[in-house]
Amino acid sequence: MTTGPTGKRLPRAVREQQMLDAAVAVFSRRGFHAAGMDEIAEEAGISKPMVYAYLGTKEELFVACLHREATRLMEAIARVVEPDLPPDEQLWRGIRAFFGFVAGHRDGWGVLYRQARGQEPFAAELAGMRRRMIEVVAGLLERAVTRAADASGGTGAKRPAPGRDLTAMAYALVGVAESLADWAAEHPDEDAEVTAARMMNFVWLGADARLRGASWRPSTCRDSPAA
Amino acid sequence: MTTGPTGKRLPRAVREQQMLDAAVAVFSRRGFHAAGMDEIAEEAGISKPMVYAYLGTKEELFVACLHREATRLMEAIARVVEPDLPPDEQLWRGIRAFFGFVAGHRDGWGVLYRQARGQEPFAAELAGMRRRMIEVVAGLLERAVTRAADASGGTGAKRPAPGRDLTAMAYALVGVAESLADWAAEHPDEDAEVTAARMMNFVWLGADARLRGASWRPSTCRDSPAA
DNA sequence: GCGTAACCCTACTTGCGGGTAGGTACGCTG
DNA sequence: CAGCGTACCTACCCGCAAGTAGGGTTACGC
Repeated sequence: MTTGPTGKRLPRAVREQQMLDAAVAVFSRRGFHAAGMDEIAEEAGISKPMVYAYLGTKEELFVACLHREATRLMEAIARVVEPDLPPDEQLWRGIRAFFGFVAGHRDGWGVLYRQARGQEPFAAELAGMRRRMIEVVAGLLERAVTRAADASGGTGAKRPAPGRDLTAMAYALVGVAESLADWAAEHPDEDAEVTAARMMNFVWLGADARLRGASWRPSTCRDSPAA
Repeated sequence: MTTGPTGKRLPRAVREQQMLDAAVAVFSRRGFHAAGMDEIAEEAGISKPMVYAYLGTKEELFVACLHREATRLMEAIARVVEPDLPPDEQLWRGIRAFFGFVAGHRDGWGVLYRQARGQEPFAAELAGMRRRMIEVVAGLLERAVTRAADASGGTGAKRPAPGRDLTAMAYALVGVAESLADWAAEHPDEDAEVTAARMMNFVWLGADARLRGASWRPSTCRDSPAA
């Protein structure tokens, strides 16, 4: 009775949201497989066939949850990033929005996202979202690199090339965000703002330097003590 | 018949390894839930009750797989990192070993690892491994920071403190590695060595600067256009 | 060569949970 | 107040895969 037994008849749109809320909660604490449709129905204060009538199959339901949460996340970020700001400012805002969202939607994130990777039916869906995210970040990086080039008369040395390098870097950035989201989940006392700052500190110093053409040298020896 | 129908009777230790190989393969391509014990048994060239006799329940079997692969990974890294080397060299070696392992054990990594997160029964097991990994990295960072302090007469400004900051950074590092492992999985043509170099470039420039006390300033405005 | 213990199989049971058939109550429109 | 559509329910089905019973066969020690 989490959503509360409204007792009364509700229009479809409302019930659907309630069901999604319930589903997110249950999937989150049980995992996709262990979650039961009955349990979800009960949590939504409704009975099973309703769920099937409105949201379809268990898989479809999960995808619906995933979709809703992902969209919300994207929007939360998009709402804050204005494309004319300097790259670091954009990144900073994006990151803040991200951790803010994650802090606010513990279960929405926690398991939906974690769950979806690897679980074949959903991997695709999730990968799409992730890809969009990464493309956005990669675009940001690209603008940052051209900007840096303009600023300091272009000695186009071994600055990262637009293609592979930047996408890889975008992956890395997203990876940092995801991992720090986990860290934040384990330390609920930490403020989202602080986590965001931590990430920015770690990430921007390196990214900025790298985008300007700096790099790390493999130092001395080529080691390889057997395989 | 992947492992090949040996036809003959084999000592327990051998069969167990064959079963684990088969299980890793099947779990990897189907996911935990969709994988069937029959299928695993068939892949191992053996029949189901054997699997139960030797490795127990499906869950236990999965944990066994996870455990074996994780141990191998840890060992592959530990084998290469010598604690007396300079921090960046250690990191570099560790990262190389990591991506090398992942490239070699595509399925061992791919799904076992991805699968385990979120799936309640295994989350704990996996979290343990991850934690050990992170502690190692955090330790590395800590030695790096004291080292940096010694080198440049300690103007102990706002260098990251031993506790929270470093652990968070370790999380970030591990996150980068995981995420780039995904990227590498999607681009099989990329050499592990190259991916490792990419990561090092991205990560060390930032980490090094940060460990020396550099930081990023929140720039100008405190934005927040509503929630 | 013979017992015994470890390997290994075919064939079954079982229960859980996704999915559905069919019927009831409520409210809105005329 | 007749009638209709939509929200909603109870009660059931049934397939699938995890897990097991019980029996056969090969190797190895003595």
